Parts: sequence; C-alpha cells; structure tokens
Amino acid sequence: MRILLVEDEKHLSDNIKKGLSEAGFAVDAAFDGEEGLYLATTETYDCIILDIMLPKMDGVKICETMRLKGYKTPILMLTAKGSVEEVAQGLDSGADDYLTKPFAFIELKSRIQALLRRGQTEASPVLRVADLELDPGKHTVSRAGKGISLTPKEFSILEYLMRHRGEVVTRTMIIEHVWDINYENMSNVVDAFMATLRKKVDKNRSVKLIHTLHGVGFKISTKP
Amino acid sequence: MRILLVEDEKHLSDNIKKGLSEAGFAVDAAFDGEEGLYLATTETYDCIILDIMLPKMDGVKICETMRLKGYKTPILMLTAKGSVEEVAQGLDSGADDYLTKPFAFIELKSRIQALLRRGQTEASPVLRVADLELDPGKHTVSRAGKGISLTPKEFSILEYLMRHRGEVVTRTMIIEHVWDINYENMSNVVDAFMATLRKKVDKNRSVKLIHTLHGVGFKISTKP
DNA sequence: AGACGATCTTCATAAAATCTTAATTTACTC
DNA sequence: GAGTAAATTAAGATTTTATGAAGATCGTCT
Repeated sequence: MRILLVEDEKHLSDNIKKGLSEAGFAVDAAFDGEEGLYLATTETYDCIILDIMLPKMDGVKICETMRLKGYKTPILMLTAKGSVEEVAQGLDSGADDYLTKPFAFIELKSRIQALLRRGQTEASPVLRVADLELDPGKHTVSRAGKGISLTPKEFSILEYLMRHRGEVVTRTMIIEHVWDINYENMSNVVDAFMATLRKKVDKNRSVKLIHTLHGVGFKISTKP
Repeated sequence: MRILLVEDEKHLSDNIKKGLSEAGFAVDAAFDGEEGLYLATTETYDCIILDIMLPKMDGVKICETMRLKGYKTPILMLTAKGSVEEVAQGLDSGADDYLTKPFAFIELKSRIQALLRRGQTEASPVLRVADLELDPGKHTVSRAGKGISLTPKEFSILEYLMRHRGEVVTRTMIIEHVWDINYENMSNVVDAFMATLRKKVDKNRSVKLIHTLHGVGFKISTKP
C-alpha cells in the first residue's frame, strides 16, 4: 500500500511518515501544494493525506483539481481544530474523510485503513437520507428502490444537500457550489431547481425530505 | 451581528449583502469612502469590510483614520488580485485581515467569522442556557431536546440574547444589532417579537428563561 | 451547417410566511 | 391610584417562496 503525505510542517510530517512506515505502508512526502499535486497526478497511490493549509496551493484546491481530473484515490484531509468551514470545504471538494489537528497517530492509522477498506468493497460511499439514496460514483439516485433520473445540475444540488443533511444550506452556498464563483446571481435559479427536485423526489410521497427554512435556505432531512 | 460593508461596485456589494444577510448578519452598505468612514465612526459594528479602491477616500485612509481615533473594530480589506502593494499598505494601516478579489463567498464568510471569534471568548459553536440550545451553524433551536422553529428575526434576537446571557440587553441594543441602519423605529417591534419568542420558548414551561427588567430591557437566564 | 432534444435560465404570478404597526389590556413604580 | 412601561393581539403591509411556462443555450447527430 502506497500513501502520499502532503504536509508542510517538517516535524509532523516526519512523525507521520515514521509511524506509517512501521505499519507497513510505503510513504512519499511532499512539503507544499504544487509538489503534492504533481506527485498525486504522476504517481499512483492507494491513499492521499492532505493538509489544508499549505504553501503554494492549499489542500482544498489540490483535492478539487484531482476530482475534476477524474482521480478517485481516497483522500483524507487534515484540518485545523474547530474550523467547521475547513471541514465543509474539504468534504465538499471531494475528500473522503477528515481529521482535526491535533490527533492521535492511532486515529490517523485507523482512518486510513477504513478508507482503504472502503475502496475495495464499495467504490464510493452512498449518501442516504431515509429511503433516498444517491451514489456519487455511479451517478444514480433512487427513492424506495425506484430509480430517479436527474439532470446534471439537479444531481449536483441534491448531492450537495445530502452531504449536508440535517443542516441548513443557503441559496448562496448552493450557487457557489454548483455554479462557479463569478456567477452573478440575482435570479431565482435555485428556487426553480428546488421545484423540479421536489417534483422528482418528494411528489406523491407522504414523507417529504426537502424542507424550506423561510428566510434562510433549504435542508434535507426526515424531520422538518 | 452587525456588519458595515464599504464597496463601490453596486453589483458586488448587493451580492455580498445578500449572502451575509442569509447568514444572519445585519448589513449596512456604504458606496464611497466618506460615507463609509462616517458610518464607521457614528454607528457601532461588529466587523467592517473595506474595499481599498473607493471614490472620495480609499480604504487604507479610512482604516488609518479609525485606528488613529482608537476604534478597535475588526477590519477586513478587499484588495485587487496580485497587488502586493495594496496588501502591505492595508495590513500596515491596521486592517486585521485581507482577501483578494475575486473570492468565493464562503471564503469571505469564514474570514469574517474568524475575526468575530477572535474578538470574543472563543465562541463555542452551540449556545446554551439551561435546557435551551441554539446552534448558529445549523440554524436550529431546541428546548429540552424538542426542536423549536423560529423566523429569521426571532432567531437573531434570541441569538443576541443568548450571546449576552445573564446580562441586560436594552431595546436599543437589540434594534441596533438585528436591524440595519435604514430602520427608523419608534414602535414596539422588539416587544412584539419578545411576545412571540416567549410564546415559543417559555410558554407552558415551569422555568421561564426570558425576563423583563422594567425600565431597562431584557435578559435571558435561569434566574430572574 | 442545421435541426433536434435536453437542459438551463428567466420571468410572471400566485401563495405563503414574516414583519410591522397600532390599539388594547395588563403590570409595575412611586 | 395615577402615570408609565410592557405584554398581547390581530390586521394590514411587505417580503419571500413556489411553480409553470416561455425563451435561451448547449450538445449531439445527421
């Protein structure tokens, strides 16, 4: 098993590398974002550990770029303590798991093993809310076992909602995620898509999953 | 939480204001430097967002003036991309952080939250008074584990009260934090909202949490 | 290139929820 | 008990959201 570690704090990097090597992994270390991305895309790894705060290019950017290019390698992000934003950004950019610093080494090891295991059995984690399932890998959605066909934007919005299940998601968050940063939004695109999503996901169902929080945004969950 | 935004590009300003409002902030917008400085020194804000390039008076000048007069309000500067000069000048003049355009809104939001957090006593993510809980992130409130649904204004007021738990909060303080400057209030809005808040939070409970201090204001705590 | 179909975006309007005001009742202070 | 201050309500004003349909855009295929 080969692992890439992208971490700029020399001391921490050395420690992790030592520990993982002892556990039988082959570890490559990169010390800045550019080097990390270069290695990640030119070599083959079974898992990548990415610090978020990095010189030259941050971890989120690396992760996004890789997913954009189609790399499915499991990615574990290291985030600063207490930064909910970082965690959200990280998972959003396509990371499979995260760990907040500081952490116990054994914790890191077990997360990595979980990721590697997951990679073997099921290619990608399926998102689930009640009887609604979304498989990011296969790009399929189903409710109560029956397939639902969604357009790309619809899929992307639903995926985003499901990755934040139970939490409020504002229109701006959705816009920034599904469209690009420079999209000048003064319209009601999001609302229009919510309407079509509802039609496909919730219509004729006794239990509604998509809820509006007036004045705030939307939320997907079993309870309003 | 009240924020002043000084930005002359109408479109960008509107977008930022919209996003921050969604996130529960009260936002005042100024469109040139003089207006910005005037508001910054006559009103009270929890954070100020300053564009550097502005008509009449640039952001650096505003920042310098404020620090000279002793204002400690956290300031976030917006600079043009790649202008190292601007960044240096900005931080030099007393700004607390900067962001280069263009930026993702989530980035701006997280910077602001970081600044606000820094100022306070490391705000815990969930606010709690007795069995009443408010989660600013998830935008949820519950008492004794049972969810309570609040409108945006109700939520804002309750959050403000809870951030000052045990302290007296006057009507003026509430008005200034929850509404923005264009609100000319001589009515009893606050009282009206306190009534609905009480109905949702305290009704049918043996322990009341919202208390009136006659002639002064309100307070949230277990003891009157 | 042109035509078709699918998807995305905007617009208009109806419906719902929230906010504000004002009038009335109740409580507090001296 | 008089005079304020606060609580409570209900109705009207305003804002926000839902939704269907028309127009624009994109990609694919011939």
